[in-house]
Amino acid sequence: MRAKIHLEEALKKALADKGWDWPDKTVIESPKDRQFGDMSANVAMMLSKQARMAPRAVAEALVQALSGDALIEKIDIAGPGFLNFTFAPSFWRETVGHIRRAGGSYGESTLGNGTKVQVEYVSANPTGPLHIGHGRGAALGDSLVRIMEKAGYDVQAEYYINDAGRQMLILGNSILFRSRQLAGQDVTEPEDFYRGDYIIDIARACLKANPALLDLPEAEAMEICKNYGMADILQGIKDDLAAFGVRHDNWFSEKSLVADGKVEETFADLRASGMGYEADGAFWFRSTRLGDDKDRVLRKSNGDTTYFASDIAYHDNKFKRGFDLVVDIWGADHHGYVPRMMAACEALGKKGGLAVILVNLVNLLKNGEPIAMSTRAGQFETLKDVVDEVGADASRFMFLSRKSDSKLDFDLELVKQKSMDNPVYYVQYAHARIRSLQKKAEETGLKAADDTALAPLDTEHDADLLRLLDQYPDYVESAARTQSPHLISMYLQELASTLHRYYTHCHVLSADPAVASARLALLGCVADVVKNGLSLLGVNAPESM
RNA sequence: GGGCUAUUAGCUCAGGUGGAUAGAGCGCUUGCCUCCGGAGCAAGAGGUCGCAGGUUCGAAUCCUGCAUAGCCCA
Repeated sequence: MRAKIHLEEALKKALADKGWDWPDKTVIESPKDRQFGDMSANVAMMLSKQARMAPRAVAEALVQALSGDALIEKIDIAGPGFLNFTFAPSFWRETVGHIRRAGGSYGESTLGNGTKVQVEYVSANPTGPLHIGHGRGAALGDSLVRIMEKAGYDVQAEYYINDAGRQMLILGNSILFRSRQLAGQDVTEPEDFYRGDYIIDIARACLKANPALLDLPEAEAMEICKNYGMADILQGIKDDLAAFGVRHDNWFSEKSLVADGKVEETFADLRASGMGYEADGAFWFRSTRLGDDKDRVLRKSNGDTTYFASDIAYHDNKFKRGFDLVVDIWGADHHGYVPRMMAACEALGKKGGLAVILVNLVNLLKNGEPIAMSTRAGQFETLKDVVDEVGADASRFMFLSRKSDSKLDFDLELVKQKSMDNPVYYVQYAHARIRSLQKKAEETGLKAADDTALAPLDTEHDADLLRLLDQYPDYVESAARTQSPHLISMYLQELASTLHRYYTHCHVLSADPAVASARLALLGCVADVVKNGLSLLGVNAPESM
C-alpha cells in the first residue's frame, strides 16, 4: 500500500510537470514475477497516444523525471511500455514500524468513507434447520461485514425472516399432522409437508406445551403449531449461527411489513411515480419500462400479494432506513430474480443502491462420495452436523476459499485432514509457528529489535515478506470493493507459504543476536497480519496446534 | 421455446476496467531430517485459456456464432 501510494504520487507529479493527463486506465501493481521489480506501471503505454510519442520515449522521459526520488532505487523500462520500479531496502524495512504502530488496525482504510451499508444474508425460511448451503452464505456474509467494516463502511448485518408466506402454513400443517400421529390418530399424509424427523420432535414438544392441542378447532390448533414451530426453529437457527460465529444485528420480520401497512405504502409510491397501475383487478409493476419483457403482478385479483411485492416493500423499507448501499446474498438459483429486483430498486429511485451476491451450491462429499441433501425429503446434512464434525474454523475457511458464485466441493474428510489438502491448517500453522518461536526467544532473553535496528533484514527472503506485508491493506480494499472475501483467503495462503519458505532458509534463534532480533521483529509482524487476516474470515489464529 | 451463468494443467480452482513468458494447491518425478515444529522446504514435467470468426498495435479478458453443462422463466 505504501509502495503503491508513493509511486502513484510520484508519477502524478512527474506527469503534471510534463503537462500530461493521468490516464484512468493506469494500473500500478506488484508483479507476480520478481524479475519485473517491486512494482510495475503501464503508464507509458497509456500515455503514448496523448503525448504523441512512442511508449519507449515516454518511458525514458518519465525515468528522467523520477530520477531524483530517493526511495526508488532503480527503474527499468520493459518492452511494451512498462516501468518496473525497485524500491530501496530501507523503504521496505519501514513496513515493520508501520505495522507495529497500527497494531490491530493495520489494514483499515477510509475507502468506505462511512457509507451506510446493509448486508442481508442467510435469511433462510424458518421451516427447518440450516444446511451446509446456508453455511456458505453465512460465512460469506459475516466475512463481508468484517471486511467492509475494516475498509471504513458503516455496516449493519440483517436476517430477513420469511414468516408470512405459504411455507409457514405448510410448517404448521406438518406439525399438526405429526402431533395427531403421535397421539395415535389415524390420519392421512398431507400432500405437501416437511418430512424431516425434526418435525416429529417439534410436534412432541408442542403437544407437551399444549396438552389440549388436538381438542381445539382445526384453525386454532394449526395457528398454535405454526407459531410454536417457527419460534422453535428460529431459535435453533440462531443457536447454529452463534456456534458458527456469525453475527446479525437485526432480525427483520416479513410479517411486520404487512402488519405495518408498508406494502400498501410502497404500492402508493409506485402508483404515484407511474411505475405501478391497476388492471384486470390486479396491481402491476410496470417493469417493461425498465427492460423487463413483461409487467409483473404485485397483487393478484384475489387480493393476495406476491413474493415480489413484499420484496419490493422490504427493499423500500431498507432504503428508508437510510442505507446508501444494500447488499443481498442469495442462492445462485435465484439469479433470474436479480434483474427484476434491480429494476424495482430503480423504480424506487435507488438505482445502483442494490448489490446482489450469488452463492453457488455446495456439494457435500465424504471421501469423494456425494451426500444427498433435501429438506423436504428429510435427508440432509445440517450446518450444525458439519460444524460439530469438522469445526467452525475449517469449514469457514473452506467456504471462503473460492469465489462465491462458483460451485464448491466440500469433502468432510478432506476438511478434517491436517495436511496440505487443507489450507486452513497451513495458514494457522504459520501463525502458531511464529508464536512458538517468540516463546522460545523470550525464554532465552532475546527481544525483537526496535524500528531503528532492522538493517539486518537485507536478504531477498526478508524483502519477499516485507513486500507481501505491505500489500495487505490493498487486498482488504480490493476484497471490500469487489465484495470478494476469497481474496483475503488467497492472500493468507501466499503469506503463509512465504513465511514457511523464510522459516526454512533464515534461522532466527541461532543467528547473530542483531540479526536474530531483527528477524524476530519481522516475524512478529507476519504473525500479527496472519491473525489480522484470519479475523476478517472469522477464523481463529491458535497460539499452538 | 426464451434468458442467465459457466467452460483455464491429470484433478480442484485463481486470474476479466484489453498489456510482459497465463498462476496456485493437490497429484506426479527428483532432492533435503547434526539446525528455532518435516503439519515443512527446493527443483522439474504438465496449457492451441471449450471451438470458430471479429474488433485491436496487442485478447484467457471485449463482440458474434456454435458446442457442452448447470440453473431460472414460460
